[in-house]
Amino acid sequence: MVTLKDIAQEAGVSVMTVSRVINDVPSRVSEEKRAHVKKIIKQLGYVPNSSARSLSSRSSKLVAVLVKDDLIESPYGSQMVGHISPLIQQRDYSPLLYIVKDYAYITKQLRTWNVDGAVFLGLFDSDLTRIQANHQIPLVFIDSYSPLRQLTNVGIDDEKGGALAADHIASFGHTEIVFVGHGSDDSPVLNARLKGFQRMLEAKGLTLPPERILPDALPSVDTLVKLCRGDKPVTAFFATSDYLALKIISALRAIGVRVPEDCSVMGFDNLEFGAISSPPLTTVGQDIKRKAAFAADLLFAKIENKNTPAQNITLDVELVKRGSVVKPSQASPYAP
Amino acid sequence: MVTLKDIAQEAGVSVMTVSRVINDVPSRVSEEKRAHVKKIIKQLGYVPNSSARSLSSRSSKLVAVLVKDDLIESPYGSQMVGHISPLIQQRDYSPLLYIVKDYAYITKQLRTWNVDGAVFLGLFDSDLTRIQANHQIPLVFIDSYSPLRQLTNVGIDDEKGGALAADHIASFGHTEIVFVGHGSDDSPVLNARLKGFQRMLEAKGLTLPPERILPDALPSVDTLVKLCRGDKPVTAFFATSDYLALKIISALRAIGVRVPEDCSVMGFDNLEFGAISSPPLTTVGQDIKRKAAFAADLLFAKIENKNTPAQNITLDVELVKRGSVVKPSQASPYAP
DNA sequence: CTGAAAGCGCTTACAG
DNA sequence: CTGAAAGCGCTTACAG
Repeated sequence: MVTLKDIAQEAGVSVMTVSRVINDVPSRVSEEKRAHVKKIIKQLGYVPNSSARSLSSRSSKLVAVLVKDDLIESPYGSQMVGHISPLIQQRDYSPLLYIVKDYAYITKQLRTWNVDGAVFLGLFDSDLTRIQANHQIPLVFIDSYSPLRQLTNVGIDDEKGGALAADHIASFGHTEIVFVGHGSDDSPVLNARLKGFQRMLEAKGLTLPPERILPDALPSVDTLVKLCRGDKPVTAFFATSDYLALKIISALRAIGVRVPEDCSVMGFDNLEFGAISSPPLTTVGQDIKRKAAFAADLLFAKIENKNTPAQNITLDVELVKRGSVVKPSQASPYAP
Repeated sequence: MVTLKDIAQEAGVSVMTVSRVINDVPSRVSEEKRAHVKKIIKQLGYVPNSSARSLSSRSSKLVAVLVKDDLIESPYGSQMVGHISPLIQQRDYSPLLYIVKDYAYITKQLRTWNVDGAVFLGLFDSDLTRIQANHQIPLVFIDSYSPLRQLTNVGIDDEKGGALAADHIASFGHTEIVFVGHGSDDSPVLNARLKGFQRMLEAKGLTLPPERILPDALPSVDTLVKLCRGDKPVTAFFATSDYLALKIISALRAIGVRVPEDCSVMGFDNLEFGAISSPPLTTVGQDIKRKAAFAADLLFAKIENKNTPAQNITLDVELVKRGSVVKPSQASPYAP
């Protein structure tokens, strides 16, 4: 392994001079020496040892990307990771990817590697106060709804998204509607979507009874059958992710319910898979790439200047009209 | 920041004793001292500094996951990352995720962090000789077709996959078939699928003319129209990924070709999205999770014992029959 | 512009 | 079982 010392010897200068050349420090080295040293660095294929640098400088050039374990399996989560990593690398930092379950693990990894910053993806709201208290480094959250004031976060207007969906579905004349995908208590993202959805429905004189609010999972065949063939057959589903919406469409078809003829289905996210499915999925669109870009921007702004104030950015969402939401059929096979 | 020294002082022992407690070295510390030190470590919330350990021990407990840039956008690539990361973390290593374009970047990151091993995902075949020559650490490739003998690799039987697809499609009586997704010259994975596909077609007395072998991208509307409405209208497409297959189905529908009534489409991978699409996608299945597990196993076997021989594992593929490949319609609207 | 010294927080190697 | 010394490869801080 080639070290600073080797370069220094070879170039006939001190290690400090080499170090300064490598780090492009302003207290300039004479152009002559600089060029000479650079040549030798290249010649010997020298690569600085990051551990050594990290140890002495207390800056690791490492950014942790922490993803809640249940999220990495979703297309949304994996796309987010795919978008964020390159943005970290572009800035000459290295992304440490952790799929995490519990808080203790987070703290340990952040500390042990002395990371310069971290991006949190998924639901860490319950641990958030502790996380912020225990780490002085720049932290950026994505989709957090923590009430903490001093929080740097990038999210979207989930409530508006829910309202957009309700408005769109109701505008076709649907009255028997199901919401699929409320989270558990600690999932404010999904609950915000539900809130917006309910609010808009009520504003239109419609109600969403509790038995038509389903959790964030594919409903059982039983449940689906009951909903679609009951007294008042359901004519529209709103799912809080495209992924879930697509699964619902598939499940509905399996029990003989046609989409969109017999039943409309709407999603959330605007993933590519929705656009190329049949029927093309009507959805609430969010810009994942933009979200990732903001997260990276906020993080590095704080890394470069610790005094950057906490910012909570809320990106807009948009209605993406496609083919999976249509007028309820007058003569549904399940109607009386 | 709490250091070894702090713990040592607090416990009234030397730093070496603390170090030994932390690393559970066999030259045991007396149970009494061990317990005492552990208590203080917990009390003070001590977390070892990985940079320092890496610097002095020459083992970083870091594993690089290197993904070719074009792959991270595909569901296959992001799923693979999602599966591999936890397997690295489970072994108490940290995954450094790099989305990479070129070889120089790889070498630099591997060296600078002194990683203990690396997993390569995607096409690095052209750089592979150099990569192996320049790094003495354990390296595991996924889907590599390098002729290098001493290579640890996990792949699948791509040729068999292609053959399976051809056999299945031909068994329905299709004769006008298109292959979509041959790679550029440096994509042996896709070319192996093509080879198997062609071989089986020929064995069945069918031929695949060059103009019916399309690259790994969604064909233009023009191309699609020509293929489906030409002299001998195409009745079946085989795409080398589910993702591409789904896009083709969508594009075909956009020009009025029904799937599967007018035209069959088959994919490769067996991603969940194919299973829930309409019609459910017939495909060649591979077990991504298993592939990831093998990659991790091979990597850590080599990390734990440098003498572990190079292994090239080829996993099997299977035909997954669903609804997107059917008999060619006798009266296609495009037939004369 | 340039360099000698000290130190970052650990582990290795040696000694007892 | 236990510890004092040296060193991993850098940077910080000081001096000139």
